[in-house]
Amino acid sequence: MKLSTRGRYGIHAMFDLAQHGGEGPQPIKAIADRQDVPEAYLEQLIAVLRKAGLVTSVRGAQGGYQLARPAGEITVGQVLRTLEGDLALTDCLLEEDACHRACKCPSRVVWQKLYDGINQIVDGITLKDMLEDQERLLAQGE
Amino acid sequence: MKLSTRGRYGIHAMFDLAQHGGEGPQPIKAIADRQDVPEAYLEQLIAVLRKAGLVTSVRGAQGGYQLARPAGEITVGQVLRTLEGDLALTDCLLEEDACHRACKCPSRVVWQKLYDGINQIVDGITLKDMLEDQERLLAQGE
DNA sequence: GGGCAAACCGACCAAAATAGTCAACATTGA
DNA sequence: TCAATGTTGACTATTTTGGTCGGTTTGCCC
Repeated sequence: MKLSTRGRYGIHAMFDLAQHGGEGPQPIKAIADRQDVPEAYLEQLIAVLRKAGLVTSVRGAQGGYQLARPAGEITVGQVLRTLEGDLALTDCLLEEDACHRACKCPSRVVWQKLYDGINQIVDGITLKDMLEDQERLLAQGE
Repeated sequence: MKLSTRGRYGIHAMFDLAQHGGEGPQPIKAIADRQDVPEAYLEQLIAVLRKAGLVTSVRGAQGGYQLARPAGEITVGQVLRTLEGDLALTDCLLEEDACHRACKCPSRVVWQKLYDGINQIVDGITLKDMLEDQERLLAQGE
């Protein structure tokens, strides 16, 4: 029950873009170096984020990527769902009749509670919130 | 980011034992049949639950398994953590310095919030709660 | 006290998901 | 034009998952 690297790297990359907000398009290589993610792999992930409309790209020399919207309007939930798929911990919640038992089992109630809780948390955190966390952490560290 | 079958089967099995509380030890085969889980595999899982002290076994003919404590004192969280390991979505929260960045990154804050949220949910649900959910579901179905 | 039903144990295995790599091509700014 | 960058898709090694199988031990019941 671990988050895959896709989700983790994705959040790191998006946070990186938020940090370098006003500085023009950021090339993959720059993001990859700063966040310590394999460049070729990050490329894959960012392509998905672009198709989902979370980042925009600028092609050609001096090109790169930028957030498609202000950091305060992009949530962790949007990023994670884009890269990890629906955050349901079990298929029972998604597929039509994944459990042939007609899904009246009380286990389903448990999975549903988890699903709701997780989504509520990740949708409640924006990239801007993370920037503010960062400020706090830095201030604390001194 | 899915729960593995270990956790799901485990919850099903434990719920099954809760349902057959006063009826003496339940053999693996009976549980496996009722819950539609491969018998040989369930054996593995239940061995772990036994070692964790969540169920007790009776050996020999007419033997089987029982809950080690009343259903109201066993939480979904205990079962899931036993079979799935710690419910941290990322190693960053567990290992000493898993991220060489000294873990001051705001991503960690996100993972921590998820970790706390998930644990709070699963530790708040006992097998007894599930039995009651079952009652409600059955009553509703009619 | 012997047979049988069950728990118990450990090795083994196949398929799927994960985490990447790599090569080739497209686009565009300088 | 050329160099930097984005874009795409195919390929691969490793790990995790989801089991199976064979055998041993235990103890109730007849």
